[in-house]
Amino acid sequence: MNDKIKNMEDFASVCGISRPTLSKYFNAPDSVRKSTRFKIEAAVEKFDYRPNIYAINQNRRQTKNIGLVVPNLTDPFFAGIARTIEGLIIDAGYNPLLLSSHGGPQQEITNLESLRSIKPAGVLLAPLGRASDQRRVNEFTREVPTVLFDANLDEAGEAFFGSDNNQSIGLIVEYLCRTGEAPAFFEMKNPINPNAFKRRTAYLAAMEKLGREPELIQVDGEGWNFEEVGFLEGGKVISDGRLRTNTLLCSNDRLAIGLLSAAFEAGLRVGHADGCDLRVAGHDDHPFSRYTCPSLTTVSQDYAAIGQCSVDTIMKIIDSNEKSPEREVKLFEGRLIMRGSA
Amino acid sequence: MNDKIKNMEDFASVCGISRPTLSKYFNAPDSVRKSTRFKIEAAVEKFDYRPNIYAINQNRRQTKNIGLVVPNLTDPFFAGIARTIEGLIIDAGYNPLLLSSHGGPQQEITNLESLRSIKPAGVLLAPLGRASDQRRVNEFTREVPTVLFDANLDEAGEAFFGSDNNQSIGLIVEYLCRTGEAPAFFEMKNPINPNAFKRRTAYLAAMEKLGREPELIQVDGEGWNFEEVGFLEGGKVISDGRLRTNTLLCSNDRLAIGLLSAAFEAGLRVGHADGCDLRVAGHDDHPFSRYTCPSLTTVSQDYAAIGQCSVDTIMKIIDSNEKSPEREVKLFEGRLIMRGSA
DNA sequence: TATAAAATTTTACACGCGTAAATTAAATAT
DNA sequence: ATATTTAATTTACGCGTGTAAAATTTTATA
Repeated sequence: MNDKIKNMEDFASVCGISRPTLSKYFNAPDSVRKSTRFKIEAAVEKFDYRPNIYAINQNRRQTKNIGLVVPNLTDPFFAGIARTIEGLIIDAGYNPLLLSSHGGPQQEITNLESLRSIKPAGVLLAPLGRASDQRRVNEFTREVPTVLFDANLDEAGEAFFGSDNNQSIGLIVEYLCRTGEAPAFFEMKNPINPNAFKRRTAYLAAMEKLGREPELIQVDGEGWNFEEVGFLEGGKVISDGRLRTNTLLCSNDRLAIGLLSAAFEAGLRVGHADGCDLRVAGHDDHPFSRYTCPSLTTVSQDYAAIGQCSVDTIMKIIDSNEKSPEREVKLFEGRLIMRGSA
Repeated sequence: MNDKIKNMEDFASVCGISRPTLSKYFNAPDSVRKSTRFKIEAAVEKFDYRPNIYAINQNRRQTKNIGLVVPNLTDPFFAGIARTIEGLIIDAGYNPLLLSSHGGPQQEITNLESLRSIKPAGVLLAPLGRASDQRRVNEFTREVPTVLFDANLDEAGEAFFGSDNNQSIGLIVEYLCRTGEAPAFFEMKNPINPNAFKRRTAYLAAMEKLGREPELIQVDGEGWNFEEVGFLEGGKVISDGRLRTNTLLCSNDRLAIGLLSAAFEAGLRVGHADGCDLRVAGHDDHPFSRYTCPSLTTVSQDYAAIGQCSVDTIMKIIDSNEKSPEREVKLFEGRLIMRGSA
């Protein structure tokens, strides 16, 4: 007993159970007789044995790994989503591997490459969007069962789940128009994210539907430093007196956070109360939007549903072991979060 | 050539090079003759072959994996650190595995357990702190070479690297005293983080050194929702008129962010300019502290150095293949970041 | 109790690579 | 050109598991 147990063979001896049965147990504890399961579990506890994961994965037809790639973990919005989805993957009996693309297409491909060598059963990918190396992402999704979420890429992956920007932007545009001046749309000129394009279009459509004159405020700025862009370019917009309305709808909360900061420094009073100079609204219900000054009116995405749907779908694909004939797309509705800023 | 290459054996044939030599190449490309290296690289490119990672790791004495555990990835502060350290690990030729404890001691242990089964060459651990299951963390560090960073645990791991809270708090206390009223210290009554205790002590020491009367404002609140605690409890402190000074030094930026929000809603003007009601300072230089209203005066931790030192040390331990006789501890100095709030 | 069904054991092979020792070939130095 | 060093090859074994087929035992059913 004092000689160390090095493998399942050794464990089988001290355990009094054959190795194939042990193997069966470790792959599905309920597939063995209850009495033997108890015997095994007692021995596992006693000898602190656990199978070698590398030997397991070398011989399994499929690993139990699920890749989870997000565009930028530094963004608490994605960190939150990642956490949610991680939990769902674990609940499904799989092992999540979280990777962040750090806003770079090269890193995104590197992540997919490194996932490939891990031979995941499936991958959940929130791509960078416009910046993504579409060709290579597509190439990957042809080799590995992949579900896209958050941002869509043309024909990549088995399915896509995201937010219905049309609905969500429509919601907040309607709210803003109903409660004050019609909003101008504050965004980056060349957004990296496909959702940004959809939101722009949705804004234009919503304004037209309400019979209002749309106004796009498209500012310079590259990359993922949205707060900085919102702050610097928002500051310019304010100081230039370029505003023709007192209401700004930002393409996302992080731009709004920067803009709020710029407005504050410019001495503008933001909010919907009497005497305020400016109303600002965002999109996403970023974790910090509750604590901006004033707190940010925004629209939240239903990430519980998006995450659940993404995980369910990748599981279905894994279980059925076949590519579905057509690419599934489902969009979820957003919810208006009314706070102080608009 | 159209028959698929399934393993290194197959690859050796099409490549015209023996399998042991290939194995040598993949483990150290420069250990083979340059001419054969080129031949191999050309073939790798042509046949898109890559060795099976599971077979590799099963047979290597050591994997090239390094575990990286942070207390909470949802906090952009830790997300940023994680990203930095990930890069350093990759530069060192290793493969980082990022895990978040999500603020929970159970998850922290789960993370260590799952790392254990991956047989990492080493682990970099930023523990939860007070909440950590010290016994089991210690147990882990005895089995796997581990370097702690950010938060120290008694005698756990081969080394610890973090910030010199004494220096950093001393710095900002001195600044605040020099430029206005002496600060009260705003913190949680029962902080989960050992740094919080050190900062409290450092505050008391710094105040005494300057001959000022210290004042601790210790509020209720559990868990990692610091902004919420700062907002709710800070709001109470403000509305109760409990403030005997116009200057608050928060134990960390996230508390300060919540407090700023509460001050804003209470109609207080925060800043160091004439006519302001309150000065607020934080600690950590949180990514969002630049965009609070007003922007947050704080002290930044030298995470480039802490990360570099942690990685260097774990590499040294891995290379030397022996536990160092004594536990190394090194603290890095913080830098004052002067902004609008104080 | 006999029988059928289910679970377990035995036996045997496969997976894809690391690694060591002995041998052979190639590059470099003399 | 020869001796020496260095690199590559051959041969062979080991790593710790999955998995299949046949034989056996145990459990459930009639």
